[in-house]
Amino acid sequence: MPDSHKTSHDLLDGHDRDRLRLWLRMLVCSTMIERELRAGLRTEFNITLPQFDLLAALHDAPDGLTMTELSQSMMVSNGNITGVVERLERDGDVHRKAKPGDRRSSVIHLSEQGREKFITMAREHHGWVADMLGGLSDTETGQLSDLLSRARRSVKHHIEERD
Amino acid sequence: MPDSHKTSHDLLDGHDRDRLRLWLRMLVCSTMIERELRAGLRTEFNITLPQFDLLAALHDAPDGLTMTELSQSMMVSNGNITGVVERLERDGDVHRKAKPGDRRSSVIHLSEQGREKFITMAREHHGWVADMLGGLSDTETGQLSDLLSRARRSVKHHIEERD
DNA sequence: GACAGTTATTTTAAGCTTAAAATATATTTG
DNA sequence: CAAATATATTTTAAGCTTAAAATAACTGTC
Repeated sequence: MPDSHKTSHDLLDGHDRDRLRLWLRMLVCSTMIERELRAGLRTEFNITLPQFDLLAALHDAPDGLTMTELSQSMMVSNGNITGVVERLERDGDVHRKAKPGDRRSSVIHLSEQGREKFITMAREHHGWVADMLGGLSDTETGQLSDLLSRARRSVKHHIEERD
Repeated sequence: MPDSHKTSHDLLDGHDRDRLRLWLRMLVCSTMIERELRAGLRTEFNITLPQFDLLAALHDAPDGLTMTELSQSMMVSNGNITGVVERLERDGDVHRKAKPGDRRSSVIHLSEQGREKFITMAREHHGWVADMLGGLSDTETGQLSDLLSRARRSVKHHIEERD
């Protein structure tokens, strides 16, 4: 049988194939959830998921965060944050304050409007997540959470070892 | 304690909080894997993940796929596919053929170059996935796969019910 | 205090993504 | 057959994403 009549999974032995299948399932699952959250935030609140995530990071940091701290917390590149903060500032949801003692940095804070908006949105957002995963029992939720934590450790370990 | 001193998780009851934590873990895990795959494909083969995914879809469909079939298979919008196919065609990895009997559609095929390139890349790609998840035992891999499948059903069910 | 190296942020170029509008072609229906 | 409707695709506008280059400001060290 020539390669062209195989599925790309057939290039693997059994164990690898199981792990590839696991990855594909994780991807499908998180893609579905993310798409739904994105759609909900857009239609209900006219906001994007990255903007919501940035507000969440600020909400959990009452003293504000610098651009670099934001980029680390959100696991995205530093150049990325610039644009997202710009749009949130334009909409009046965040403020930039000069950082005393370092003229390179500024500290980003939630505005009062942004804080109120976020609390309303977060309640809905968290509810959507709970509803989507509501078909899992408490036991299954715990097991899945635990296994994902192990998976994260495996991935992290492998990545750090290659450096 | 005012809302501003709470984390947004505190807006939830216990069960909802567990499911939110589950979602955050899934997101972190899939984001880490995806970033690593993206980086590998870029540095080793100078190709993007969406382009790789599109080649994979074509590889598993020897008779080619229309733009609409591609967009469904990849779970992205139809307008999206246009650009990805354009760039792959520019690089000589895919061809478009007129679809007999329907002048609106064209069918996208892998070129010979694209097919060879994909097989090489897929081997590496699948190996990276297996390595990253190699810290999980076979049993854990199976359990996680199974639980993700249940999670997918829960999400899908909830989404379809709201329509 | 000048120079070298480091850190914080923005800019740039390329590509991805979506929803909505626009085109073009097919199909159905009166 | 003509009009209405549906389908396949592309275009558009807005925003996200990255890596790499460019700025700007800080922190040594000589």
